[in-house]
This record gives sequence, C-alpha cells and structure tokens, in this order.
Amino acid sequence: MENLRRLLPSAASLIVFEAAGRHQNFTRAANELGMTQAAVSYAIRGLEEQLGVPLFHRVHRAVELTEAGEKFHADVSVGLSRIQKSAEDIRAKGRETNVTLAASTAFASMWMLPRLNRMREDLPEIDLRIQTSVRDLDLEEEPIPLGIRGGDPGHWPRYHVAQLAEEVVNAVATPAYIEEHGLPKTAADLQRHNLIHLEEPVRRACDWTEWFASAGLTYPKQARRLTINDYVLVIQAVLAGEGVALGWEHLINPQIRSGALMPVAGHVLKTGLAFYVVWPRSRELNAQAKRVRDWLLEEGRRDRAASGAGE
Amino acid sequence: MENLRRLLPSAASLIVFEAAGRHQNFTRAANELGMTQAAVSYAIRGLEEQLGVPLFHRVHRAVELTEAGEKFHADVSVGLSRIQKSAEDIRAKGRETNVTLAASTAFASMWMLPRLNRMREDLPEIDLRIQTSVRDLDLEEEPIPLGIRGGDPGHWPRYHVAQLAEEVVNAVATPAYIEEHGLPKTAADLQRHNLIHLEEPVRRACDWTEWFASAGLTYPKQARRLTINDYVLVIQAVLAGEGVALGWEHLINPQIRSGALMPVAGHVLKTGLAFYVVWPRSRELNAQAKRVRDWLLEEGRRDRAASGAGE
DNA sequence: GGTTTTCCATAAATCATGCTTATCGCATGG
DNA sequence: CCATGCGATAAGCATGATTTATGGAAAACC
Repeated sequence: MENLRRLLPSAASLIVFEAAGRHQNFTRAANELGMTQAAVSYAIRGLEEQLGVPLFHRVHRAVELTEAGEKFHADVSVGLSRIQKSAEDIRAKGRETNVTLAASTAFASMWMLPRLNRMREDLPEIDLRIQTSVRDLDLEEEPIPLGIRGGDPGHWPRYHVAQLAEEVVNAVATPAYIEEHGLPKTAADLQRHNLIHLEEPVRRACDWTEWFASAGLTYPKQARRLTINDYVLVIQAVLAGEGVALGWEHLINPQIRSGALMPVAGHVLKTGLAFYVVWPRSRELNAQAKRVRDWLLEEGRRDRAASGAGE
Repeated sequence: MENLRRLLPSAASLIVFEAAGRHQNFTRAANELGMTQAAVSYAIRGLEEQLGVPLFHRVHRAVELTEAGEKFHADVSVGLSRIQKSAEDIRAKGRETNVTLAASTAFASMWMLPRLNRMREDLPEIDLRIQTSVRDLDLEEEPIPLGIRGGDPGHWPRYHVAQLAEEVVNAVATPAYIEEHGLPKTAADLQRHNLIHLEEPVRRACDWTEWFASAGLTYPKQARRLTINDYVLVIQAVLAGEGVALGWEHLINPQIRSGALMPVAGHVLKTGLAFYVVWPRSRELNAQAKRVRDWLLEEGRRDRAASGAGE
C-alpha cells in the first residue's frame, strides 16, 4: 500500500473534486465551496497530475467526467460522505449543551434546587436536566452521563465515583415545634416526641431504630407515629411542625443555616457511608458533563466548608 | 448537510489523523508520513479545534484515542482507504504502458512488423502488443483498446473509426519471375500467367474474378492454379517466384518500394472500401492507446505521401 | 451574422496555512 | 538522579492554495 500522502498530497482537492464532479461544472462547484472558478480549475489539474489521468473532459464550455473520473468520483463521494457524517456527529455531540443528572427526588429538590441559581450563574451555557427516579438508574443503560448515589462505592465497580458528602443523619425539628413541645436535649428526650418515619420503598435509608441504636438507645414504642414514604414529604411534615424526623445533613444544611430547621438531641449518626457523584467507566464524559461534575464536587466542598465554619 | 469544506478545511489533517490514530503515537506517525512530530501535533490540534472535541488523550508520554477519536478514526480509515484504493487503481491504469492492437496476421506481419522499429523510436516507452486472430475481434468484449479493420465502417456503428488506407489491390510479381515469364503489360496478358489465389476463410478479400472484372475482363480458366489460405503465405509464394498474386497496396508498399515486388499489368482495383483503425465507443482510450492510434494514422499518412511522391 | 454570454484555462501576484526548527516539560525507568 | 522518550508550543518560513485579471471558444441571442 502506497503512502497515502504521497498519493494524495493535496487532500483538500478531493473535496473540490467531489463538488466539481457532482455539478459537472467548475463555476458552480466554486460557488458552493466559496472559492473562485480558477481555484477549482487549479485543484482539479493538480489532482489529474497526481493521478496521471484526466478526470474531466473539457468540452465546449463545459466539463464532464471521464470514465476514470466517474469511477474516482463515486469512490471519493462515498469515502468523504462517510467521514463527513462522522465529523458532523462528533461535532453535534460536542456542541450538546444539556447534561442530564440522575438523582433521587430528595436530592433534586433539597440539594440541587436551592443551588440551581448559583449553577446558572457559574455555568450559564449549560442546560442541566435532572432525571429523578425512585431507584438508582443504571447509567450504562441510560443515555445519562452523571448520577448521584448514596451507599458503598464498592458495590458499583463499573462506575467512577467522587465523594460529594458523608452520610450524616440529624434529628431535626422546627423552632415552632420546639417552642411548643420543648427542646429534646438528648436522644433519650426524643423518645417522648412525635417521631416522623421515612419508609423508603427502594433506596436504603436509615431509620429511627438505627439512629437510636447509634446513640446507645432502643427505639421507643410510641403511639403517635407518622410514616411517610417520601423523604421530601417527611421534611415538609417537619416544617409543618408535625414532629421530629431524621434528616441527611447534606440535604437539610440550607434549612439549618436559614434557621428553618434545627438539629436536636445533640446526637448525629455517621453511617460511614457517603453520597457520590458517579459516572460510568464505559463511556467518557463530554466537556460539559465534566464541568457539571466538577461544579457539583466544588459545591460539595463549599457546603462542607460552610458547615465547618458554622460549627 | 453542512459544507464539507467548512467542516474540514484542512482535509490533509485527516490523513495525518488516520496515521496517528493507527499508531497511537505522534512520532511514529510523523515518521511514516515523512513529516515532523510537531506537524502531527499541529494537525491533530487543528482537527480537534474543528470538531470541538479532543480526539486523543494526552497521557504520560503517550497519546491514546478518546472515545470520539476512536469512532472518528474508524470512519476516517474506512473512508480514506476507499479513496486511496480508488486512486491507486486509477494511477495503475494510467501507468499501464502496454497497448494491445487487434489485427489480422497479414496486417501484423506486413504492415506493423516493418514499422516496429520506427515505432520503438517514436514511442519508446510504449509496449505494443499485437493480437492477431482469424476473425475480427469484438473489442467491446475483449480488453483490447485498438483494432485494425477493413471494410465498411457503416457496419460497425459501435466503433470510432479513422481511415488508415484505402483498399487498393495490385497484381504483383518478383523481378525474377518477370525475367523468366515476361512482363504482363495488361490485365489481359495476365491471363496466361501463374495466378496465385487467396482463399480467405473468414475475412472478405477480393479475388482474381473481381480484379479481372474491374479491368473489364473475365477470370481466365487456367490450369496451373495455386490456392493458399493465408495472405502472408500468398505473398511469400510470390516472393518465391511462384507466380502473380493480388496484393493490398498498403501491405506491400514496402516491398514495392524496395523492388522486391513489382506491380504488373498496369491495372489496380480500388474497391471503394478502406482499412481503419477502430476503437469502441463504449470505452475511452487511455493516453497510451491514443498515442498509438495517432502514430498509426500518422504512419498511414506518411505511407500515402511516400507512395504519392513515388508515382 | 455579429454580439453577448457563459463557460474553462492560464499567468502572475498574493496570502495563508502547513511545516520545520528549536525548545521546553514531564514522566518513566535504569 | 540523570538519561531517555514523547508531546506541546512558539516563531519563522516556504510552499501551495487562492485571487485577480485576462484570453479563448462555443453557443445563444437578437
């Protein structure tokens, strides 16, 4: 196989030839390509010299492909169109401005939502789309580059992971509730309060039993028990003054900082697990997704710093 | 569909990319292409800017294709190799130096053979191959660009034709024969001579009957009759002093000029037909075949001029 | 039939881009 | 720790692509 560069030193003339052959007319080809007729003539002549064979008959005031030109044109068309299509696909993909993030409704509404404005400021050209679902999606199957997951990364060997926040579980209530029912100073105090339960149907979430256990207590049998199957609704119930619930620190930090919620009982549960930004190893993040990922992680760091400073 | 030239202004970088992707190594690609590593780096960077997507990971002291690069490389490889193959085919065909000419054995040995040296001088780089056959070949079926035919071009509408020589039929003998048997001054004289007959099995050829008729005579019943089925052998028989035969002027001109044969009886038959160089309309002559055709025609003109001057 | 139009080819001049040279940086491995 | 290997980068250059300007020839038009 000959060296392609020696065979076709002026690859650009292939493009010219393709257009010229298609039109069988140099002037029109020149128009299409945004160049002059003379340049087309020059390019074709060069190609003919390279190949040692005329590609066009010059006849009347027109040109038409020779037999060799016809054949070559067919092949060049096919070859170039394949390359062109590929280039267009790649460019289109590179230009895509939307990045989809798979997350739980809790994360979406309690972590992302308060930060969307900031994100719009930092990454104005990125169109973030949040895909919420009841169970963690398999990103390898979905056309989704990024996800948020809580748990043990050892269970997701097919994903890259970057930690966003530790799993820290607080008992929280509103100032109004505390005013009415008194402040539970210890975990033991809490056993007399209205505890709101999350019954997460799919994802793992710690419950009061676990929380009390971590405080060295057992979960109190209690009459006034409210169970809700959605974390967002649990927090809304707390905000409505219905009682005390467990809240993931990274999700309720904004409300704690604003004073809407207060941690109570002086005990937190650190499960040793964490929440992660994840993306499949099988694909590559495009530039935009990378920026979103980095922004999320940076935001996580900012949040930790803010909490740390606040303590 | 976007303008390909805007999409890929530097088409040459495709070739560079193909090599670089194949080697996954810029330095080696540069070697293969006969350029410097810097140029490869530059070309790839340009392509990446065009596409808006990195094509290679720069890692350690190496590069490897990104996902996008991988895909693009596959398409570029296929596309370019198709074009390359086509270009190679065309070049090979253009470089072919052999030209085949289909002709009768008579034309081959009596017209071409004496001129081969001259042709080798005039067209030294062309390797002429003469294909002789008993019947005129169908050049559209055979991979033969040029042929020699005698007859009426109206019968070959699918061929381009260019006249090489009129059909002029002479009665000829050797000086030795004339010395021995006396010079036939008229056609009538010939009726007492040893007439050698050609019995052409396939191609049309005029015979003594026709010749005498054109002279206003009838073919003489004659005892000493020699019939040969090959024109070359007929002439050889004449040269051997066996008698008088009919000879196509354009074929025996060399011998007439050299004195080896002499036209006798003061009568020639012009049939109104002619001999032609022919080539099929369905294909195009390549450059070499054209040169051979033009040389043949020029040689025909030279021959006529020489005969005309000689008269 | 002459004039105009419409093609392509060609020559000269210009411009730009692709390429080279030279150098640096960085990571690896002896 | 230095040598080696490989890429990136910057600056300058040269070639080749492109333009402008012109000519020619066939066809179309009046």
